[in-house]
Amino acid sequence: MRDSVKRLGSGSAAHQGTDDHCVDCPIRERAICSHASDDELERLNSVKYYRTYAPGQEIVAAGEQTGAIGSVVEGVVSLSKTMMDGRRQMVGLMFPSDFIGRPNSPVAPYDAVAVTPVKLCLFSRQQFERILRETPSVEQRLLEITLDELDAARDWMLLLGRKTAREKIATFLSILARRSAALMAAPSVDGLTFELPLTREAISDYLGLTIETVSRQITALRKAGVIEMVDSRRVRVPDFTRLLDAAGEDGDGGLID
Amino acid sequence: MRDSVKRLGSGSAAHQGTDDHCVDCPIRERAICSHASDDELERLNSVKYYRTYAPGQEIVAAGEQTGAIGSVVEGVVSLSKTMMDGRRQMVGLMFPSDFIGRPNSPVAPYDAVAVTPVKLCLFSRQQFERILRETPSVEQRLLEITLDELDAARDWMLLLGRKTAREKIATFLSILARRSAALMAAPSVDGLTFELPLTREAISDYLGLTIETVSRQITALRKAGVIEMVDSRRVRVPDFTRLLDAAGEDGDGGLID
DNA sequence: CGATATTTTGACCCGGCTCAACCCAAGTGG
DNA sequence: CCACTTGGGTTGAGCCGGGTCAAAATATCG
Repeated sequence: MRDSVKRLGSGSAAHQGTDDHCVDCPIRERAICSHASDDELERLNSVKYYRTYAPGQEIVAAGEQTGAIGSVVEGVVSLSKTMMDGRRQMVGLMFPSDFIGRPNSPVAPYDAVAVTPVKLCLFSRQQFERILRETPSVEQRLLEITLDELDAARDWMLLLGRKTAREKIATFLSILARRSAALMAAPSVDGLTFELPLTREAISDYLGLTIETVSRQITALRKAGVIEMVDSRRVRVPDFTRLLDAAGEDGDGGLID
Repeated sequence: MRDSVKRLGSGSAAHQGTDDHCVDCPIRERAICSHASDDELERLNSVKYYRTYAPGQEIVAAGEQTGAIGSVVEGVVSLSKTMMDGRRQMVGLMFPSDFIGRPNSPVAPYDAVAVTPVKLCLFSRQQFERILRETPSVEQRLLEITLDELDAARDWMLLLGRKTAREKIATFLSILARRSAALMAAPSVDGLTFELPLTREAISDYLGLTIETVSRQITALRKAGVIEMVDSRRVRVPDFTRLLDAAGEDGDGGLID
């Protein structure tokens, strides 16, 4: 089953340097390089390379040795764990500027799969580890990113352990809504429309539900008027407050930051 | 309700330097200081201070500003999130050498509570942030620790999202069993006895269950012969493999490292 | 336009939650 | 010393949210 998926090497690789320079990178301001000086950036630039992946394509498999680590430049990547009997849980959803792979540990603890067309900015592990040691600004930024990731994982633990199916769906939608609102010029949080980057199956893996329950609860939120579906992949949120309410979050403080 | 708990300031504080020197610290080899040179250690030593907490005592509350961060030296600390309606999920269980508090972010995202008598090794946030910037070995180690924490959180996400009540209990027990075995001289993983540091209620918060289900599943594992209870807080594991099996983990690779 | 995913809907069932009682050990005070 | 309280733990009865199984309805794609 694992072999049916295209593997790492088949991503189309680009040679170093021929792609865009870091200075023009869309994630320049938020990724591990965001605190880097010009000199440091130049060094990163000279050893980085890009690789792209098609939707559904496996990037690394759990337990596998990986020689490269790096940042998501474009697209969405899922990280997930699978039990022997096939039960699967997504443990992270990585967006542009998020970092994939663990320094100082060559074996990947989970599967990474492209869920949309993906472009990664990669470094060989060895080179990256040297850069980490010699470039405090990169290490600092990586620490911040990792701490953010940890906070997100812990929020997700609350969702997985204690929220109802409907709250899970509403929380998931509210996160996507907020993310898409943040990327837009006018932060008109009302009447917001955005796209679901995941299939129902991937959503169920993320939320610890079954695909049927995901479908039913989306329908229920739609019938309750909390969301509108322009098609099965596009969602409109007429009133963000109502969505947050359905998500079981408190309306002002707490998880809104 | 929050005020009924004794607060941070009431932990008994010790003045700097009068306590044990870092060199004799029980977590010297695993905490943030484990890579520090003698000079660096001396610097840490001069600004650290200890504080102790009684079981059940709150260390920090979610949403609260904290001026200090540091490591667990002795005891067990729980980190948990609570929803408006009182549903609670533990998001971390911190043992000696684990690090509590987030640099560069003064507001705590979750409650931290001592579950046993606890001793923390603390630094003022400002001082610690300066040390971080100026002491790469500490920052490096903190990054490693945070990455470990992230991996643990993701393992927990699989448990919360996909495991049955019985598997959750068995997983929890196997983690405690392994931890206690690791601390012992002879790693005789069979016939191992260890103590539950948590009440049934705390266990249910950790596993995303109710206290009744925790009790029932412990009974079920006992009746199935997977574990023996010497009293309600002491567990004996006659065959570790059977426990792992009940936990739904694969018997050799995977989570055993 | 078939053919193969993906999504939705329906009927049924069961694991874990709820509510409630009970047990037991450790105080506490008269 | 005994009555009473208190906090943790166990056990039982019943219910319901979400899983399972099955099939229909809709995309998506050679």
